[in-house]
Amino acid sequence: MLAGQMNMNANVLKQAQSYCEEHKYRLTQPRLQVLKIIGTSTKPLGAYDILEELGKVIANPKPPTVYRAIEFWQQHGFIHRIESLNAYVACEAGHQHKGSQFMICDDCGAVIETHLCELPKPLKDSTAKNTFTPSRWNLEIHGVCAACDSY
Amino acid sequence: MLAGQMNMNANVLKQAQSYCEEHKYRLTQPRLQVLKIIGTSTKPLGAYDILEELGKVIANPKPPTVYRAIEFWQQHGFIHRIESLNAYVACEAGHQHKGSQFMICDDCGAVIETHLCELPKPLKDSTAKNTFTPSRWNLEIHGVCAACDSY
DNA sequence: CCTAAAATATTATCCTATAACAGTTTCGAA
DNA sequence: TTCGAAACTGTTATAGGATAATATTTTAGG
Repeated sequence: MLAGQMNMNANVLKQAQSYCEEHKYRLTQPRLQVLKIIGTSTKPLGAYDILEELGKVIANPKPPTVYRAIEFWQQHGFIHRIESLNAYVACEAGHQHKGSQFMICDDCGAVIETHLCELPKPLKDSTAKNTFTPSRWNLEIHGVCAACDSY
Repeated sequence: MLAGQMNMNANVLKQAQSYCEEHKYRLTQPRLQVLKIIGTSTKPLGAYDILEELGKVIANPKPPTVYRAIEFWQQHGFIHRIESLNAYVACEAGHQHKGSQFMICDDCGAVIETHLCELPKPLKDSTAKNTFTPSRWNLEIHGVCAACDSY
Protein backbone atom coordinates (compact mmCIF):
# COMPACT_ATOMS: atom_id res chain seq x y z
CA MET A 1 0.00 0.00 0.00
CA LEU A 2 1.20 3.44 -0.88
CA ALA A 3 2.21 5.86 1.84
CA GLY A 4 -0.17 8.44 0.45
CA GLN A 5 -3.08 6.14 0.89
CA MET A 6 -2.06 5.28 4.43
CA ASN A 7 -1.92 8.92 5.31
CA MET A 8 -5.12 9.77 3.58
CA ASN A 9 -6.89 7.03 5.41
CA ALA A 10 -5.47 8.04 8.76
CA ASN A 11 -6.63 11.54 7.95
CA VAL A 12 -10.12 10.42 7.16
CA LEU A 13 -10.37 8.67 10.51
CA LYS A 14 -8.93 11.63 12.38
CA GLN A 15 -11.26 13.98 10.59
CA ALA A 16 -14.20 11.74 11.32
CA GLN A 17 -13.28 11.63 14.97
CA SER A 18 -13.00 15.40 15.24
CA TYR A 19 -16.19 15.82 13.31
CA CYS A 20 -18.12 13.54 15.63
CA GLU A 21 -16.75 15.20 18.72
CA GLU A 22 -17.54 18.62 17.39
CA HIS A 23 -21.09 17.73 16.40
CA LYS A 24 -21.78 15.39 19.31
CA TYR A 25 -22.31 12.38 17.11
CA ARG A 26 -21.32 9.04 18.53
CA LEU A 27 -18.37 7.36 16.94
CA THR A 28 -19.68 3.87 17.62
CA GLN A 29 -18.02 0.60 16.66
CA PRO A 30 -20.23 -0.02 13.61
CA ARG A 31 -19.57 3.50 12.33
CA LEU A 32 -15.87 3.43 13.06
CA GLN A 33 -15.28 0.00 11.59
CA VAL A 34 -17.35 0.63 8.47
CA LEU A 35 -15.47 3.85 7.77
CA LYS A 36 -12.17 2.05 8.33
CA ILE A 37 -13.15 -0.68 5.91
CA ILE A 38 -14.22 1.73 3.19
CA GLY A 39 -11.29 4.05 3.85
CA THR A 40 -8.63 1.35 3.61
CA SER A 41 -9.98 -0.18 0.44
CA THR A 42 -8.33 0.78 -2.84
CA LYS A 43 -11.56 0.02 -4.66
CA PRO A 44 -15.24 0.72 -4.17
CA LEU A 45 -16.92 -1.82 -1.94
CA GLY A 46 -20.47 -3.10 -2.11
CA ALA A 47 -22.55 -3.07 1.04
CA TYR A 48 -22.31 -6.83 1.36
CA ASP A 49 -18.55 -6.73 0.86
CA ILE A 50 -18.44 -4.30 3.75
CA LEU A 51 -20.72 -6.57 5.73
CA GLU A 52 -18.35 -9.46 5.21
CA GLU A 53 -15.35 -7.41 6.32
CA LEU A 54 -17.28 -6.08 9.25
CA GLY A 55 -17.96 -9.65 10.35
CA LYS A 56 -14.24 -10.03 10.98
CA VAL A 57 -14.20 -7.27 13.59
CA ILE A 58 -17.61 -7.30 15.18
CA ALA A 59 -19.88 -10.23 15.93
CA ASN A 60 -22.40 -11.38 13.39
CA PRO A 61 -23.39 -8.04 11.83
CA LYS A 62 -26.54 -7.74 9.74
CA PRO A 63 -27.26 -5.61 6.64
CA PRO A 64 -29.01 -2.76 8.49
CA THR A 65 -25.90 -2.27 10.61
CA VAL A 66 -23.85 -1.64 7.50
CA TYR A 67 -26.48 0.46 5.77
CA ARG A 68 -26.97 2.67 8.79
CA ALA A 69 -23.28 3.36 9.02
CA ILE A 70 -23.12 4.01 5.30
CA GLU A 71 -26.03 6.41 5.53
CA PHE A 72 -24.43 8.24 8.41
CA TRP A 73 -21.08 8.81 6.71
CA GLN A 74 -22.73 9.63 3.44
CA GLN A 75 -24.93 12.27 5.02
CA HIS A 76 -21.91 13.87 6.58
CA GLY A 77 -19.83 13.77 3.42
CA PHE A 78 -17.23 11.20 4.39
CA ILE A 79 -18.17 8.59 1.83
CA HIS A 80 -19.78 8.56 -1.58
CA ARG A 81 -21.91 6.07 -3.41
CA ILE A 82 -20.83 5.07 -6.89
CA GLU A 83 -24.23 4.65 -8.44
CA SER A 84 -23.14 2.71 -11.47
CA LEU A 85 -21.43 0.12 -9.27
CA ASN A 86 -23.73 0.00 -6.24
CA ALA A 87 -20.60 0.58 -4.23
CA TYR A 88 -19.07 2.98 -1.77
CA VAL A 89 -15.77 4.88 -1.54
CA ALA A 90 -14.24 7.26 0.97
CA CYS A 91 -14.39 10.91 0.01
CA GLU A 92 -11.07 12.25 -1.16
CA ALA A 93 -11.95 15.89 -0.93
CA GLY A 94 -11.72 16.34 2.81
CA HIS A 95 -14.80 18.49 3.03
CA GLN A 96 -18.43 18.43 2.09
CA HIS A 97 -19.34 19.37 -1.43
CA LYS A 98 -22.49 19.54 -3.48
CA GLY A 99 -21.13 17.64 -6.42
CA SER A 100 -19.08 14.52 -6.98
CA GLN A 101 -17.04 13.56 -9.99
CA PHE A 102 -15.52 10.14 -10.46
CA MET A 103 -13.35 8.50 -13.05
CA ILE A 104 -13.96 4.78 -12.96
CA CYS A 105 -11.60 2.35 -14.65
CA ASP A 106 -13.63 -0.42 -16.25
CA ASP A 107 -10.49 -2.54 -16.38
CA CYS A 108 -9.15 -2.57 -12.82
CA GLY A 109 -12.07 -1.00 -10.97
CA ALA A 110 -10.06 1.86 -9.52
CA VAL A 111 -11.86 5.09 -8.84
CA ILE A 112 -10.35 8.57 -8.97
CA GLU A 113 -12.35 11.37 -7.44
CA THR A 114 -11.88 14.88 -8.72
CA HIS A 115 -13.09 17.97 -7.07
CA LEU A 116 -15.16 20.81 -8.47
CA CYS A 117 -16.82 23.52 -6.45
CA GLU A 118 -19.31 24.39 -9.15
CA LEU A 119 -21.02 22.89 -12.13
CA PRO A 120 -19.01 23.59 -15.30
CA LYS A 121 -20.37 26.47 -17.33
CA PRO A 122 -22.15 24.52 -20.09
CA LEU A 123 -24.10 22.66 -17.45
CA LYS A 124 -24.80 25.69 -15.36
CA ASP A 125 -26.13 27.34 -18.49
CA SER A 126 -28.31 24.34 -19.05
CA THR A 127 -29.82 24.47 -15.57
CA ALA A 128 -30.33 28.22 -15.94
CA LYS A 129 -32.06 27.81 -19.29
CA ASN A 130 -34.46 25.35 -17.70
CA THR A 131 -34.89 27.39 -14.52
CA PHE A 132 -33.73 24.36 -12.65
CA THR A 133 -32.25 24.85 -9.20
CA PRO A 134 -29.54 22.26 -8.57
CA SER A 135 -28.89 21.01 -5.07
CA ARG A 136 -26.41 18.22 -5.66
CA TRP A 137 -24.98 16.28 -8.54
CA ASN A 138 -23.00 13.20 -9.36
CA LEU A 139 -20.88 12.53 -12.42
CA GLU A 140 -19.47 9.11 -13.20
CA ILE A 141 -17.00 8.89 -16.05
CA HIS A 142 -16.20 5.38 -17.17
CA GLY A 143 -13.11 4.57 -19.12
CA VAL A 144 -9.60 3.21 -18.74
CA CYS A 145 -7.02 4.49 -16.28
CA ALA A 146 -3.41 5.26 -17.09
CA ALA A 147 -2.03 2.04 -15.62
CA CYS A 148 -4.47 -0.20 -17.48
CA ASP A 149 -4.11 1.71 -20.71
CA SER A 150 -0.39 0.99 -20.83
CA TYR A 151 -0.88 -2.77 -21.07
CA MET B 1 -50.41 15.59 -22.16
CA LEU B 2 -48.49 18.23 -24.07
CA ALA B 3 -48.39 18.17 -27.84
CA GLY B 4 -44.63 18.31 -27.79
CA GLN B 5 -44.46 15.15 -25.79
CA MET B 6 -46.89 13.35 -28.06
CA ASN B 7 -44.80 14.24 -31.06
CA MET B 8 -41.56 13.30 -29.43
CA ASN B 9 -42.95 9.95 -28.51
CA ALA B 10 -44.26 9.24 -31.97
CA ASN B 11 -40.85 10.20 -33.27
CA VAL B 12 -39.11 7.81 -30.94
CA LEU B 13 -41.25 4.95 -32.17
CA LYS B 14 -40.76 5.89 -35.82
CA GLN B 15 -37.04 6.22 -35.28
CA ALA B 16 -36.93 2.90 -33.52
CA GLN B 17 -38.81 1.25 -36.36
CA SER B 18 -36.47 2.65 -39.00
CA TYR B 19 -33.49 1.75 -36.89
CA CYS B 20 -34.60 -1.85 -36.55
CA GLU B 21 -35.34 -2.19 -40.23
CA GLU B 22 -32.04 -0.70 -41.17
CA HIS B 23 -30.03 -2.89 -38.82
CA LYS B 24 -32.16 -6.02 -39.23
CA TYR B 25 -33.17 -6.12 -35.60
CA ARG B 26 -36.58 -7.51 -34.84
CA LEU B 27 -39.13 -5.07 -33.53
CA THR B 28 -40.89 -7.68 -31.44
CA GLN B 29 -43.89 -7.12 -29.22
CA PRO B 30 -41.92 -7.02 -25.97
CA ARG B 31 -39.50 -4.50 -27.45
CA LEU B 32 -42.17 -2.37 -29.04
CA GLN B 33 -44.43 -2.31 -26.02
CA VAL B 34 -41.63 -1.59 -23.57
CA LEU B 35 -40.40 1.31 -25.64
CA LYS B 36 -43.95 2.62 -25.93
CA ILE B 37 -44.39 2.42 -22.17
CA ILE B 38 -41.15 4.23 -21.41
CA GLY B 39 -41.65 6.71 -24.23
CA THR B 40 -45.15 7.74 -23.17
CA SER B 41 -44.28 8.20 -19.52
CA THR B 42 -43.61 11.70 -18.30
CA LYS B 43 -41.46 10.28 -15.52
CA PRO B 44 -38.76 7.68 -15.20
CA LEU B 45 -40.15 4.20 -14.67
CA GLY B 46 -38.68 1.37 -12.66
CA ALA B 47 -38.37 -2.02 -14.32
CA TYR B 48 -41.21 -3.40 -12.26
CA ASP B 49 -43.41 -0.43 -13.10
CA ILE B 50 -42.77 -1.26 -16.73
CA LEU B 51 -43.50 -4.89 -16.02
CA GLU B 52 -46.85 -3.94 -14.57
CA GLU B 53 -47.75 -1.79 -17.57
CA LEU B 54 -46.55 -4.48 -19.92
CA GLY B 55 -48.93 -6.91 -18.25
CA LYS B 56 -51.78 -4.84 -19.60
CA VAL B 57 -50.80 -5.43 -23.21
CA ILE B 58 -49.11 -8.81 -23.28
CA ALA B 59 -49.93 -11.91 -21.28
CA ASN B 60 -48.26 -12.52 -17.97
CA PRO B 61 -44.80 -11.07 -18.67
CA LYS B 62 -41.86 -11.87 -16.41
CA PRO B 63 -38.91 -9.69 -15.31
CA PRO B 64 -36.45 -11.02 -17.90
CA THR B 65 -38.82 -9.96 -20.67
CA VAL B 66 -38.67 -6.38 -19.45
CA TYR B 67 -34.96 -6.41 -18.73
CA ARG B 68 -34.11 -7.81 -22.12
CA ALA B 69 -36.10 -5.11 -23.86
CA ILE B 70 -34.52 -2.47 -21.64
CA GLU B 71 -31.06 -3.78 -22.43
CA PHE B 72 -31.79 -3.76 -26.13
CA TRP B 73 -33.00 -0.17 -26.29
CA GLN B 74 -30.30 0.98 -23.95
CA GLN B 75 -27.57 -0.57 -26.08
CA HIS B 76 -28.93 1.17 -29.11
CA GLY B 77 -29.31 4.52 -27.41
CA PHE B 78 -33.07 4.82 -27.27
CA ILE B 79 -33.41 4.79 -23.53
CA HIS B 80 -31.27 5.74 -20.57
CA ARG B 81 -31.02 4.47 -17.04
CA ILE B 82 -31.25 7.02 -14.24
CA GLU B 83 -28.83 5.44 -11.83
CA SER B 84 -29.89 7.36 -8.77
CA LEU B 85 -33.49 6.23 -9.24
CA ASN B 86 -33.08 2.73 -10.67
CA ALA B 87 -35.37 3.89 -13.41
CA TYR B 88 -35.52 4.34 -17.15
CA VAL B 89 -36.41 7.18 -19.50
CA ALA B 90 -36.58 7.59 -23.27
CA CYS B 91 -33.64 9.38 -24.82
CA GLU B 92 -34.46 12.92 -25.85
CA ALA B 93 -31.43 13.47 -28.00
CA GLY B 94 -32.47 11.48 -31.02
CA HIS B 95 -29.06 9.96 -31.55
CA GLN B 96 -26.46 7.98 -29.71
CA HIS B 97 -24.06 9.85 -27.52
CA LYS B 98 -21.24 9.01 -25.16
CA GLY B 99 -22.48 11.07 -22.27
CA SER B 100 -25.78 11.70 -20.58
CA GLN B 101 -26.82 14.64 -18.45
CA PHE B 102 -30.03 14.75 -16.47
CA MET B 103 -31.73 17.28 -14.27
CA ILE B 104 -33.95 15.44 -11.82
CA CYS B 105 -36.62 17.23 -9.83
CA ASP B 106 -36.71 15.80 -6.32
CA ASP B 107 -40.18 17.28 -5.88
CA CYS B 108 -42.20 15.99 -8.83
CA GLY B 109 -39.80 13.40 -10.23
CA ALA B 110 -39.61 14.95 -13.69
CA VAL B 111 -36.40 14.47 -15.63
CA ILE B 112 -34.94 16.87 -18.17
CA GLU B 113 -32.19 15.55 -20.38
CA THR B 114 -29.64 17.92 -21.79
CA HIS B 115 -27.24 17.20 -24.53
CA LEU B 116 -23.49 17.67 -24.64
CA CYS B 117 -21.18 16.24 -27.24
CA GLU B 118 -18.12 16.52 -25.08
CA LEU B 119 -17.09 16.62 -21.47
CA PRO B 120 -16.91 20.23 -20.28
CA LYS B 121 -13.39 21.62 -20.18
CA PRO B 122 -12.72 21.40 -16.42
CA LEU B 123 -13.58 17.72 -16.55
CA LYS B 124 -11.68 17.05 -19.70
CA ASP B 125 -8.68 18.69 -18.04
CA SER B 126 -9.17 16.42 -15.11
CA THR B 127 -9.19 13.27 -17.19
CA ALA B 128 -6.15 14.52 -19.07
CA LYS B 129 -4.25 15.25 -15.88
CA ASN B 130 -4.91 11.71 -14.72
CA THR B 131 -4.19 10.18 -18.13
CA PHE B 132 -7.64 8.70 -17.97
CA THR B 133 -9.36 7.76 -21.23
CA PRO B 134 -13.10 8.31 -20.94
CA SER B 135 -15.48 6.12 -22.89
CA ARG B 136 -18.85 7.18 -21.52
CA TRP B 137 -20.24 9.24 -18.69
CA ASN B 138 -23.41 10.00 -16.81
CA LEU B 139 -24.28 13.12 -14.88
CA GLU B 140 -27.30 13.34 -12.64
CA ILE B 141 -28.16 16.73 -11.23
CA HIS B 142 -30.75 16.71 -8.49
CA GLY B 143 -32.69 19.78 -7.53
CA VAL B 144 -36.02 21.47 -8.07
CA CYS B 145 -37.60 22.20 -11.44
CA ALA B 146 -39.14 25.50 -12.46
CA ALA B 147 -42.73 24.36 -11.94
CA CYS B 148 -42.11 23.01 -8.45
CA ASP B 149 -39.96 25.94 -7.43
CA SER B 150 -42.84 28.34 -8.05
CA TYR B 151 -45.07 26.77 -5.41
C1' DC C 1 -29.67 7.75 39.61
C1' DC C 2 -33.09 8.28 36.07
C1' DT C 3 -34.87 9.43 31.80
C1' DA C 4 -35.27 10.88 27.03
C1' DA C 5 -32.81 10.72 22.84
C1' DA C 6 -29.65 8.43 20.00
C1' DA C 7 -28.11 4.46 18.26
C1' DT C 8 -27.97 -0.56 17.58
C1' DA C 9 -29.88 -5.53 17.15
C1' DT C 10 -32.93 -8.70 15.00
C1' DT C 11 -36.26 -10.54 11.98
C1' DA C 12 -38.40 -10.44 8.02
C1' DT C 13 -39.18 -8.81 3.66
C1' DC C 14 -39.09 -5.85 -0.41
C1' DC C 15 -37.06 -4.29 -4.70
C1' DT C 16 -33.85 -4.85 -8.51
C1' DA C 17 -31.67 -7.80 -11.63
C1' DT C 18 -29.87 -11.98 -13.81
C1' DA C 19 -28.57 -17.10 -14.59
C1' DA C 20 -29.91 -21.12 -16.89
C1' DC C 21 -32.25 -23.60 -20.13
C1' DA C 22 -36.19 -24.79 -23.02
C1' DG C 23 -38.97 -23.34 -26.75
C1' DT C 24 -40.15 -20.33 -30.71
C1' DT C 25 -39.53 -17.33 -34.71
C1' DT C 26 -37.11 -15.80 -38.63
C1' DC C 27 -34.41 -15.76 -42.67
C1' DG C 28 -31.34 -17.37 -45.93
C1' DA C 29 -29.00 -21.27 -48.19
C1' DA C 30 -29.33 -25.67 -50.23
C1' DT D 1 -39.76 -25.78 -49.52
C1' DT D 2 -37.64 -27.19 -46.07
C1' DC D 3 -34.13 -27.23 -42.89
C1' DG D 4 -30.74 -25.35 -39.93
C1' DA D 5 -28.45 -21.64 -37.48
C1' DA D 6 -29.09 -17.37 -35.19
C1' DA D 7 -31.99 -14.31 -32.89
C1' DC D 8 -35.31 -13.89 -29.75
C1' DT D 9 -38.79 -15.09 -26.10
C1' DG D 10 -40.81 -17.93 -22.15
C1' DT D 11 -40.24 -19.84 -17.66
C1' DT D 12 -38.31 -21.04 -13.35
C1' DA D 13 -35.46 -20.04 -9.94
C1' DT D 14 -32.41 -17.30 -7.48
C1' DA D 15 -28.84 -13.79 -6.68
C1' DG D 16 -27.86 -9.18 -5.03
C1' DG D 17 -28.99 -4.72 -2.92
C1' DA D 18 -31.68 -2.23 0.45
C1' DT D 19 -35.13 -1.20 4.03
C1' DA D 20 -39.42 -1.59 7.26
C1' DA D 21 -40.69 -2.58 11.80
C1' DT D 22 -40.00 -3.45 16.39
C1' DA D 23 -37.32 -4.50 20.44
C1' DT D 24 -33.27 -3.43 22.97
C1' DT D 25 -29.15 -1.04 24.42
C1' DT D 26 -26.21 2.98 25.16
C1' DT D 27 -25.33 7.62 26.38
C1' DA D 28 -25.47 12.35 27.92
C1' DG D 29 -27.59 15.48 30.85
C1' DG D 30 -30.93 16.92 34.51
